Amino acid sequence: MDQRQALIAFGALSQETRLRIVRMLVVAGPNGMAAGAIAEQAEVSPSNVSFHLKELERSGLIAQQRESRSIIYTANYEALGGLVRFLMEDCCSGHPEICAPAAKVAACCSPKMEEELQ
Amino acid sequence: MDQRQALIAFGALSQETRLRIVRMLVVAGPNGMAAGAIAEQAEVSPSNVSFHLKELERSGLIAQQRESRSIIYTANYEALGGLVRFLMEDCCSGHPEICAPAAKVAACCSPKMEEELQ
DNA sequence: TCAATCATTCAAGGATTGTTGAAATATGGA
DNA sequence: TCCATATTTCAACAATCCTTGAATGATTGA
Repeated sequence: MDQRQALIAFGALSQETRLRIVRMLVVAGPNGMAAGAIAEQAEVSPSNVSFHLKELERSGLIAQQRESRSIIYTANYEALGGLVRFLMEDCCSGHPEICAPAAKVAACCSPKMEEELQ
Repeated sequence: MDQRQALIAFGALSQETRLRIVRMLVVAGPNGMAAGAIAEQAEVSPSNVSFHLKELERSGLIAQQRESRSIIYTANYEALGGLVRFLMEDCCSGHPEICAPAAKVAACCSPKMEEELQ
């Protein structure tokens, strides 16, 4: 994730509807959700959800693929991880203490790490 | 860091000048930088830097304090860490694999953790 | 008090972003 | 082919954000 992409991704996440969509897609997992289902759950109009999905796709945080009549959107885990990493590297490079609290959260992904931080 | 603050913080970081300022302040450390010095290093006008500093302060990512004629700005490490955490918790809750790459970066803050991840 | 310095505020204008509803496109089944 | 479904695109308008330069406010030293 380079700075240009990070700027776009931060902008993408700075809008309430879009943040909600990303959260929904992360929870939905690899199967993703159809545009219509996203619109319904997010309680916005089809054309409005389309507008926001386009912006999210531009940011790289989500991806789309057609499946019959529906268009299925999925969270891009790699991009999301890349954004976390971008933010942490900025911070850690200057002052590691910023990352310390975040490290605790990261620990959930690595059982051995979790012991380490007790 | 609640969602409302996160939205504002993402918006704050989605602008090139502001992202540059945050990076400068993180590197500057606890001593911070005066508004004039920030303007000079970021190559923007005083009134423009003031506009962006205000937005960053509203987001909670930086703080100010007057020192004689200067106003000194410093990065708010806690808020930055909180934002990283917000992003990670969103991700991890759904799918831990997102955090795995970020965990590697987090490791820099904990030598023991670093071994663990070789 | 006066002038100099450092910074913010304000108003105006341009640029970008978000919302809406109508029209267009793509797909699959009758 | 014709229709229904799923979604996007478009144009218009509103709202927000960014930039600029001039005016204002705060602090210090002469």
